[in-house]
Amino acid sequence: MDWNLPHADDELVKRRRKDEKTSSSSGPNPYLQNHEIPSTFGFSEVYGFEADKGSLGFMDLLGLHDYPSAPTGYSLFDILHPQPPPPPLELPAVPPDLPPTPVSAAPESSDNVVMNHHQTPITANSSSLSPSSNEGETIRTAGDEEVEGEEVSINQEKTRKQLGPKKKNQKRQREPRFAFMTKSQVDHLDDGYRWRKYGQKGVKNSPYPRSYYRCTTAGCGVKKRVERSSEDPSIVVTTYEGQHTHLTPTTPRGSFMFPLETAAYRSGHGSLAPSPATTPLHSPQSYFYHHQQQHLYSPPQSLNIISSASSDFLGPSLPNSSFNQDLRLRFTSPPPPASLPPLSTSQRDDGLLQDIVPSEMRKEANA
DNA sequence: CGGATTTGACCCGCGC
DNA sequence: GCGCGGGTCAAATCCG
Repeated sequence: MDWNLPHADDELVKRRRKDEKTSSSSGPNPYLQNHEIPSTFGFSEVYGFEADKGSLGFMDLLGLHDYPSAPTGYSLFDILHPQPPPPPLELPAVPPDLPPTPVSAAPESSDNVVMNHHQTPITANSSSLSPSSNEGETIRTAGDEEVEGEEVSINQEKTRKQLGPKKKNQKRQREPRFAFMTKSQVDHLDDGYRWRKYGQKGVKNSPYPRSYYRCTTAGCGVKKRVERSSEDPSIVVTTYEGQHTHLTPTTPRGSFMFPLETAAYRSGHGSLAPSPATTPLHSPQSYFYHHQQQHLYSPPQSLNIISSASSDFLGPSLPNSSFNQDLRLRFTSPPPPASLPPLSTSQRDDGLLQDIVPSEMRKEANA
């Protein structure tokens, strides 16, 4: 690797970086305005929920924290992807601690998009959900090739660059992805897991960069990308890729464990392992329409959810459940912050957003 | 001092 | 084949 350091400019660099950081926390940097977020002004308020003072996690905001913390908790993912029981030990990538408002259809059948129509920024460090998970060995399948590839490069002291192309003929397979939009000033939403940022790239046609994070837990290859909508900077698009193979490192206050099956995030591969104790109990299907086309879920007005999941991503509808009902209950009360019109595919190129979020939706979300 | 972040370079897939 | 853009790597740097 040719890393030519600007020796003479080190100081300048440092200064520059410091300045950037400084400004990011208080400056007008449109991309980094995640600080100073009124934790009290949150989703809860907006949607009429009783907010827990301080930082609230997604689940907290959902007002579901009093759900039984079953041995096997469930993440939003579970909710979104209720499916037939998969093999144990597969954890769903956990969504951020914000109410999801599903969105558009993802280009890749395995991509799910959820739009969080929520105005509130929550504290960046708000601990939130406790995803469901079961510790143990991970059973990976089909969609895990990418992870393998990474491990390969890691194990081999040399980088790919040095070694040359890997798996030439093997088209690199991506893990199923799940994306959702969140209206928040916080860029990196705390979902209870620990992430390490490993890259940042500018996004074509967008003034905002896209950040790449990887779960810091050893053996967990879950990644997530975070970027802001170029049209509406207040909207953060988070895309999860892969499944956690562990429990959340943090056991946030009010952590919420969905009594749902952990099948979540079982993507179209249907290969993702399910969690043990995961008996499909509830299904918020009514909140998440799935299909190949975009679906607009209008109902819980305060929480417009649109899922773009492919039919095989989301499992078949499961029997209604108290959970489901509860959700509905909680989400329907307050008036819709913004009603979302039927979605239609956008042709605009907005980087990742383009892939997962219809421009109209983005616009609306901004309303 | 160790973990997290930054950031330019490199790899790779895809469209033309 | 080439260029572009997304994604990843890893040394340097920051920070608690």
